[in-house]
Amino acid sequence: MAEAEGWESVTTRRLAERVEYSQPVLYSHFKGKDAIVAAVAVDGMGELAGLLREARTGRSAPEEALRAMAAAYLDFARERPALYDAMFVQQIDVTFGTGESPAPLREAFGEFVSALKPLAGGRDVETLAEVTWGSLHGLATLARGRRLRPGHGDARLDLLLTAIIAGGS
Amino acid sequence: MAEAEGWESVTTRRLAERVEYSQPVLYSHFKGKDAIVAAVAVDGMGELAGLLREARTGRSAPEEALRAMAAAYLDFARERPALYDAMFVQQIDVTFGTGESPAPLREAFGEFVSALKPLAGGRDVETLAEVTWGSLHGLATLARGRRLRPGHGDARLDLLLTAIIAGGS
DNA sequence: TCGGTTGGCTAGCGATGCTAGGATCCGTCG
DNA sequence: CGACGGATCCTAGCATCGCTAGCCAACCGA
Repeated sequence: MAEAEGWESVTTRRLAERVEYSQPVLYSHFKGKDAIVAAVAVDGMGELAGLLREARTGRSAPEEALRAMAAAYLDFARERPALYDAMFVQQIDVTFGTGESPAPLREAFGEFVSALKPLAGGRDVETLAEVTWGSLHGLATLARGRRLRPGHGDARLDLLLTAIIAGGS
Repeated sequence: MAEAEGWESVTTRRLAERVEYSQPVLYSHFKGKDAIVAAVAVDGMGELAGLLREARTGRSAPEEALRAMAAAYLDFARERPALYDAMFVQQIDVTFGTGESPAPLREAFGEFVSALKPLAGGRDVETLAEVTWGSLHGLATLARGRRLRPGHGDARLDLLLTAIIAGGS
């Protein structure tokens, strides 16, 4: 529903109608609308982790694996904008960063770490993974908001990854 | 008001009370609440452009200029989260990317281009500027949402910029 | 003096997230 | 067998949101 018409048109009333229950039933299963969005977000993180793993393990050369994984990440953000929004843009009452992150997110982050480990050089892998993920996230969100030149997505991705790989030597 | 309590508590009623007029008066000056936010956003873009220019022109060495500018960008995002949100996260009815972007935003983007021109090597400067800006944007928003390890901001920035600079040779 | 314009107001509409309180079912126990 | 108690679900409604209709008073040129 969010994917089709945006989160702003996902109301608790429409949601209740969709599942063929009345509105208050939602509140006996979730604390509020935010909790529903958070549940969808965690679900999406699992899906993203799977896509990243698939893209990464499909290639043997480390550089190719990273490029495939990064492309898969941007594809996911482009094709599932509402889901991506719930996961990484909207304010969610899910804890991050420290150890209490949702497991699927840690898994997705682990894919970045795995892909970057052979390319890290002397760099700290976790920091490198955060930077790579953050950079992709920025490109994804700015592109979605039409704040970047359309049609140059591939050039941007290539430039970014070339720099990240070159930074290790 | 947004900076103090977040955009969700900025209502047209409170806004009207603050300016000591009644609610409908707002709608004779702005098309709607979105237009008010957009006006604030454009204002912020001008401020950001000034900060970037100041940081960039304060250093002579190209690499130092870029580092100072990037740090200024992240400082701005950290210290003015609501303003930054209006500018780059919330959906705004301002056109971007093509020539019709608001002038202050083009100016801010021009600061990136100017700082990166001496460091581009053979790379396309506009693409490089988009990637740099996008990467900083991603790190800023993820850090603000507590989705990155706290305390490692400097390490991330250093790693990113080192990579971007190294990618030109 | 008068009529139009301007600029402000009160009141209210539809929709939102969320909650209070009552009804209905169903297994359990006296 | 029949009353009780806990689920489970509903209708109705609250406060608040962005936004608008319609009115009123002051001003200003003819």
